[in-house]
Amino acid sequence: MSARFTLKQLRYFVVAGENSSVTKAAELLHVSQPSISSAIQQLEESTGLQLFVRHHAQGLSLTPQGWQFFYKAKSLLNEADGLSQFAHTLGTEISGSLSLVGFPTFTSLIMPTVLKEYVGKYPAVNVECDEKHQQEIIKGLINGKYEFAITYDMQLPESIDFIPLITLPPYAVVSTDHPLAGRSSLSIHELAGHAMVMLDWPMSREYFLSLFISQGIDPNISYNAQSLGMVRGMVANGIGYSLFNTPVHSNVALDGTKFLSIPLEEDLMPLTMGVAKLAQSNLTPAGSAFVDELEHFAKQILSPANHEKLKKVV
Amino acid sequence: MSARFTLKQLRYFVVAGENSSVTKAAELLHVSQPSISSAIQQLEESTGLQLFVRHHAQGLSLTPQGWQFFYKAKSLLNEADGLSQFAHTLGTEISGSLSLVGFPTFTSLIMPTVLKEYVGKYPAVNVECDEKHQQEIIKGLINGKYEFAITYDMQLPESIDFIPLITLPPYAVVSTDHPLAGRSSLSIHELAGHAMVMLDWPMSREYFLSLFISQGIDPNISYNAQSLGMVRGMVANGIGYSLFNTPVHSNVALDGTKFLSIPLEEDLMPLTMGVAKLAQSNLTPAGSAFVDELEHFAKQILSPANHEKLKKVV
DNA sequence: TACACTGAATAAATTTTACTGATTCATCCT
DNA sequence: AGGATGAATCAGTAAAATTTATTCAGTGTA
Repeated sequence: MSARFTLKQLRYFVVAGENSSVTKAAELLHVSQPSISSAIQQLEESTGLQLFVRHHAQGLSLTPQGWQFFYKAKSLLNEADGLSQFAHTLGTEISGSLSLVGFPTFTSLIMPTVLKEYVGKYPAVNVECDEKHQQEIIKGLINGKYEFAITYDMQLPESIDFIPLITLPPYAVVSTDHPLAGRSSLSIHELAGHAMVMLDWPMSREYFLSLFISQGIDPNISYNAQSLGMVRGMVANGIGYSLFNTPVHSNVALDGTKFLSIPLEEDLMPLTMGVAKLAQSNLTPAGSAFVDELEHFAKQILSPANHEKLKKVV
Repeated sequence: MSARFTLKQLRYFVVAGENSSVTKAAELLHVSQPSISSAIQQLEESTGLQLFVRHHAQGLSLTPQGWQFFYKAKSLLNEADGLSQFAHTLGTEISGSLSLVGFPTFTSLIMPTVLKEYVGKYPAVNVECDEKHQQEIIKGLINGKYEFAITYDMQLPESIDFIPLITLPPYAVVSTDHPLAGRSSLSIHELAGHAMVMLDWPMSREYFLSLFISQGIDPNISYNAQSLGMVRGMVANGIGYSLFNTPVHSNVALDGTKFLSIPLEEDLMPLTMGVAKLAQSNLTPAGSAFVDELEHFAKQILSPANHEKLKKVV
């Protein structure tokens, strides 16, 4: 069941009611007097109510039922204006809600920092952030669940734009008592001989494998881990080495055991992290501001001052 | 600032959004596909938002901002339907609010009884009842403040219809120690010689004076009282007799002193109490039901069984 | 009582808007 | 590649909204 009247009719009616005059309403609304007249008649027709009593030569006045309808009509008009306002705000101001998604490895790494900064600057925005794997991210972008994603530039279809933020080369992690533990750098060829713990995630697996393939070798996978925490635990406990990509700020596994990060000697394909969004869709002001924040964050991380810090961590 | 969109555009948009399809929406709404298409474009134009992402050959989906607008648009449509529903209910069911007014003398006399019956039968109606003098009653009817009035058929303009309910002849009231106290009936000519307490209300004063004038005599007014309570007190304390018109169920003044009611011998012009409403305006179902209740009440009062009771009181 | 005035309703003409059917266009799916 | 899908576009038409001019019922004043 849908409403049989239009917002315009309601507006004409309300102004006429407020002024007890069709002519006055016509002036205020910059339309002709018959326009108001007919809008009121149509409303009376569609509601089945007698809204006005006509006083010849001295305007008209609302009937008791007219008054009841009047107040509710006015309130509906207010809400319509509110929606109009909301749309305008959404398109011009940093407010509303912002729905994001990130690839798990570094969402939990960078979001806390960036989010804290962002909500401090723009408290009017309600940010929601999911962690999903690449396929889910792409789906979410396409069906409009997320405004943009923070992820790697891999497997993205044509329809998705990618704005690079930071490029991350792979590096090895080993336990403190691993045979290669003392080394300040490693060749991937050396690693291939040892047992490896593989992060068994859709995109990650393919990427790390491709690093070996690019060198014409195969890794010796001893364990397929389903989570980052498992990889860290397995590595720290000496089950095997692993390859990481995202800077890790703590070299301690969940069970307290430690592991070491060692750079690789070869110039292996790095992964580029950045912002992915639908090519067709424009960012909201809120989304745009968030991307700015991310770019600022990336620049900071890549500054000379932080370069050392980053290296040390890696 | 007024909304730049129409309810129809919102409806088309919402259905398209719910189905992620313009074509599907067109089918559901029984309009052509281009109608939906253009409504969406107009909405995007007027809000300045990109509401949908178009997927070639596989429909479209809402953008994150589209979703935000969607929920609010849907809620506005619900409220519009609610208003539509409300108007329909107001015109067909006994509900909503009912605003009445009555002439003071008997509003407090009959309303408690009738109102109790009415709210018991129709709890969905919110009844408000004022007490006003005739001029205010007429104004209130004309400007739509009251749906109808319970008053006398006096000074009513052409534009107001009157439905008679009960006809009330005047009678005298005197203190228990008044010279005329023992009498079972009186002539108005006898009264004219004594001091009279006049209820100094706009319409009442003119009516009671007219009774004397119709007999070619003048009353001897010793006091002009501004309220019914004062009249009763003055009469009971012997300041003078007075004339009443409405049946009084208690012959005790506020200060505890008593007075007597005595019928008049002449056939003086009675006042007719009834329902007054604007000729042009129709009663709501709620108002109509109230008038029915009043008519029922009047019939009951005039029934043979209650006739004696009424007489005794008068 | 007449006569100008007020203000809503009506009529007719016009412009504006909404809607449709046919077509195009870009993309997906075999 | 080729058929299918589904939104956008276009041109024509139907339907509304709006306007100017007029009518009509009543008010208020001389």
